[in-house]
Amino acid sequence: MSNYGITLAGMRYDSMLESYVLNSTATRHDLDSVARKYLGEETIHYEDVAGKGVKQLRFDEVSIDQAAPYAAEDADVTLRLHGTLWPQLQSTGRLAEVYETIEQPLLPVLGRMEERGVLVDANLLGELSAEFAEKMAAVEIEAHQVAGHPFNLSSPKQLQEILFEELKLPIIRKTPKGQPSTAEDVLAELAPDYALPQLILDFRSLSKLKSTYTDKLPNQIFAKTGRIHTSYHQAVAATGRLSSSDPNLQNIPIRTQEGRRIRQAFTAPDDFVLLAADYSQIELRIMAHISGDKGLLTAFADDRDIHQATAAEVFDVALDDVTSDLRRSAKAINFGLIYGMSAFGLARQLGISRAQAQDYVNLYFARYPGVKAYMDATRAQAQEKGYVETVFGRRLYLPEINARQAPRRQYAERSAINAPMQGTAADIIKKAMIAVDTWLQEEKVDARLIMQVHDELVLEVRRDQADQVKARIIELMNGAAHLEAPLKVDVGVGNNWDEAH
DNA sequence: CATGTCACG
DNA sequence: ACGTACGTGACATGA
Repeated sequence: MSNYGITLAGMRYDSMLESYVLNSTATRHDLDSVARKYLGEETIHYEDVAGKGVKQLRFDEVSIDQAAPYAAEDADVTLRLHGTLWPQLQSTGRLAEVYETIEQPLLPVLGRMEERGVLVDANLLGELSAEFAEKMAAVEIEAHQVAGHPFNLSSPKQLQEILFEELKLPIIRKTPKGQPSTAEDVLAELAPDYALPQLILDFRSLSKLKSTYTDKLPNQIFAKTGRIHTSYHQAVAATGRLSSSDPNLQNIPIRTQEGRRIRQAFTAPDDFVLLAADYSQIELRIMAHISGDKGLLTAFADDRDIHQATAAEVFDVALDDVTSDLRRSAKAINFGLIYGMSAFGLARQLGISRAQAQDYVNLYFARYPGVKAYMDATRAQAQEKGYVETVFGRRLYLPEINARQAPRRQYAERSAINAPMQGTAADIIKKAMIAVDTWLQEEKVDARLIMQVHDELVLEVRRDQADQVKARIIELMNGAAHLEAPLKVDVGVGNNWDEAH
C-alpha cells in the first residue's frame, strides 16, 4: 500500500500474530493452516487461482470470477478466526497482553524497517568476490595435487570418498545418515596431521562468503531505492525471536577478518552514519534475574566481566589469576547453561573428558545454587504444565516434555531451559524497538531503524545528531525492561557496520 | 527435494 | 542403550 502512496491509519488484530502468540509451535501461521486448525475448513489456496512456479500469475492477472471468491473468503476467514482466537488469548495467562503490547505494535515498525532498507556498496562486494575467487582457485589447484586427481571441493560426497577411502584418514564422526562427516570441527581435528583438511577448510570458508554474500547481495539491491530490503518474519521462531530472509541480514559475517570486510559494505548515505547498539550478555542477565542467584546478580551489579567472574568462582582462583584458558572454559560453561547443557556437549565443545566436564558442571552449580534451582524448577514446570514462559508471559508449549523416547524428551528439556532466556531477550528487544520507533516518529530526529539482529539494533543517523541519538537509544533500550540484573547496552558509530562495532 | 554444511545471535 | 548444547536461513550437490 505504501508503495502506491497509501498510508494506513492503523490496524487492530492480525490472525497470523494471534495464532503465533497463542501457540508458536502447534502449526504454521499462514491463513490456510490456521483456518484448517481452528475452523476445520479448507480454504481456496492462492495456487488454486494463480497457479504455481514460473507460470504463476500476478493477482492482477487473475480473472475477477476467480479472484473475487478467493479474496472474499480471505476476509471472511480472517474475521472468523479473530472471533475464535482472541477470546482464547484473553483467557490464557498474559497472552493477550503479549499480543497487544508487543506483537501488534511491532508490526508497523518492522514494515518501516523493511521499506527503508539498508545501503550496500556493490562495488566493494564485487572487489571482494574477485579476490575470493582468486584465492579459491589457488587452494583448489593445491587440493587436487594433494588428492592426486581433480574433484569437486564443494561436494561432501566426493570429499568423503577421497578422505576416508582413498587417503584412509580416521573417521571422527558420522552424519545422521551414517556417512563419515566432513564438517568443520572434524576437519579441524584432522588438520594438524594431514594436508587436505586445512585446504578444504580454507576453500569452504571462502566459498561460503563468496556464494552467499559477495556474489548474491549485489543482485538483491532493489533498483528503485538502491537498497537491500529484507523480510522480517514475526511468526516463525518458536521462542519469539524474529527471523530474516531474502536476504537474511541476521547472519552477515563478523567472526573472521575476511567476513568483517563484508560488513564494511553495509554503509550509510552521505552525511549519515550507522549506529549499532547491542545488549551486553542479555541472556545471562535474564538468567540472573529469573533465578535470583545472589552470586550472579552481584557479578552483574558490579558490572564484572561475567566469564572471568565465573572462572574465578568455578576454578576457585582470584579474579586476577584467571588465565585466558580458564576464561574460555567458563565462557563455554555459561553458554552451555543457556542452551540446557549436557556434560557430553560441554566435553565436546571444550575437548575434555566427559567426567571432567561433569566436574565443571557440578562445581558451577555448587557456586551458583540459585541457577541449579532454576533449572530444576523450569524442568518441573514444563513437565507439569506442558509449557514454559518468558518474563512477560509469552508461552512456549513443549508437547514432548514427557515423551517416552529419551532423545525427544531431552530435546524438549533443553528447549525448556533455553526458551525463557532466549524468549525474554526477544521480548525485551521488541519492546525497545517499539519505544525507539515511537521516539523517532515523535521527535522528528533524522534517524531511522534499519536492522535488528536478535540483541542488536542498527540505525542510520544524520552525522551531526549521532551523539544525541546515541544517548537516547541507550536510555530507551535500557528502559525496555527492569530486571534484577541491570541491562547494559554497548553502542558504536561509524561509516559502515564494521566500524560501528 | 533431501542432505550436508556453515553464516549469525 | 541412545544421542546430545538453543534458535534461525541459504547454499551447493546430487537424486
